Amino acid sequence: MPDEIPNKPRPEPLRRALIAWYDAEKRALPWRATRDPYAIWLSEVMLQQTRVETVIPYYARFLASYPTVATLADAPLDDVLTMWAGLGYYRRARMLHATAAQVRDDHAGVFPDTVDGLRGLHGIGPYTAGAVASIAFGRAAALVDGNVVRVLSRIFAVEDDVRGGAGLARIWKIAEALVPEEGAGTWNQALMELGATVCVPRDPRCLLCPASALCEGRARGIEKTLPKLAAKTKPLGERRVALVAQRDGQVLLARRPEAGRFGGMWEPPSVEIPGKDDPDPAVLLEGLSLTKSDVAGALALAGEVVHVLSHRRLAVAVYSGALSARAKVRAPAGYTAAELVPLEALGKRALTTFARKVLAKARIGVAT
DNA sequence: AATCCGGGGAG
DNA sequence: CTCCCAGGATT
Repeated sequence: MPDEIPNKPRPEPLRRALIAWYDAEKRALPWRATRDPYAIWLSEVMLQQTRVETVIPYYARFLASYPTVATLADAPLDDVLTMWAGLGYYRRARMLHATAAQVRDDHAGVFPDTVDGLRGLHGIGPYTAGAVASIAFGRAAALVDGNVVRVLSRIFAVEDDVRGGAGLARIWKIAEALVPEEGAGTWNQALMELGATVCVPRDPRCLLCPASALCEGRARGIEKTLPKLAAKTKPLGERRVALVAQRDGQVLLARRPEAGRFGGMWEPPSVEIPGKDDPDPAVLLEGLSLTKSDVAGALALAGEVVHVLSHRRLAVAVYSGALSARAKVRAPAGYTAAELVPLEALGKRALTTFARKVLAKARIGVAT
């Protein structure tokens, strides 16, 4: 039976090589200029499944508006979602807000400083707990993200499927065996930095890698075949019809339930089209619990929007029209609220990128 | 263990 | 077009 943890390379030379490289080559990222646990936690949540370049402007705006965990906890959720709009995975923003209140109410406003303590907070899983514990608090905690999976599977020539299960557990074991007692935060960031800038997914830049001489994957000539990742399932098609209804320079927006896709975000309301039916304005109104008298005149087909999510490919026929003067503004079926929003105020609303695409199809731009 | 949950950049 | 990104929650 093979060892669970490969014995090559040895930890000490690898740590020395990577940390020396990191000290010399690391990027100057905003969250590397602070040791405030709140700021580091915020950056780590924003960085979940999200690229560094995407996060940077959001991080700056967010910290400017909510400089402390207390200011975030006291803010209305809708404002937090507005600040998050466009970043995706909106549950992160809801949990961020909930955790801020949790820190205020259950932890006297002070972040837990251990992995176990951090794991008790909303939206903090194995990765984020290890990141905050090591980077903000100097704890000797390991972490595994997509970068670490790639770097360690190559350096230790791990040929298992590391998407999950035993293969991923093996990467965690290696990461835990490598974490130094002192400087764990620096070590973890060095590992991730290498994956982000040198040990990249396609065509790794081994000639620039401080660990190339120690890399077992490269020694075996299999570095480009790693990591081995089971294929993901393709997004399922979903057909919808959306309504962009205007009245007096305002547009009807509805708020989605907080659970599920786009939770808590605002959008022109839409309904799913079952089966292979054609997009139909009558089905649209009925699905939203509206009547013909809610609309002045006929609805016009403005076009189709295609928007791809992790597990769904949305194809939406967009109808535009005028909301009648006597139509009452109330939450359509499937939504929790509705409002008529002035067109010039759309930039200050919690709109998903999908919602912006639907509005754009009806020739409504969102000034930012 | 499988699914759900955004959006965008790179090749 | 495909892949994947400083993942976590839910079932």
